[in-house]
Amino acid sequence: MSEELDFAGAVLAVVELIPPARVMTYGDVAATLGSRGARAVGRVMAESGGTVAWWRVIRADGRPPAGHEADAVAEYRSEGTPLTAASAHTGADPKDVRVDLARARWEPDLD
DNA sequence: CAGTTGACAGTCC
DNA sequence: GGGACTGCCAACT
Repeated sequence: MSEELDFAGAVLAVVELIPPARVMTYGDVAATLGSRGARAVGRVMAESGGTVAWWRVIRADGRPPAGHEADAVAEYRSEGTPLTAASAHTGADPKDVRVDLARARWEPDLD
């Protein structure tokens, strides 16, 4: 088995390893793959988005991908992902919501 | 084969 | 704290 898969396959594999209530930045996923193409990771998500927990992969700012903030926030509240106090306030706009990377950031093979 | 685009990241002002 | 510029990698035209 190993990394016989394409770059996209490797990205999807890492995303699938991310447990609930946890998130990884595009840069972290890319670094795990040995690459530094954070944008390349985002491309894979856009292509395979819907078949993987894309909401568990966010930007370094702690914000979900543009145009999908609402969908991501809905998943965060459903899984209990740690959000910032400002965004945890109900009624706040989805674009104002941020994930607390200080606590939600997760990396594979570690706990 | 070279240029452009993109669900990004890090640094500078 | 927020906005702008540059660098990165992979796929498309």
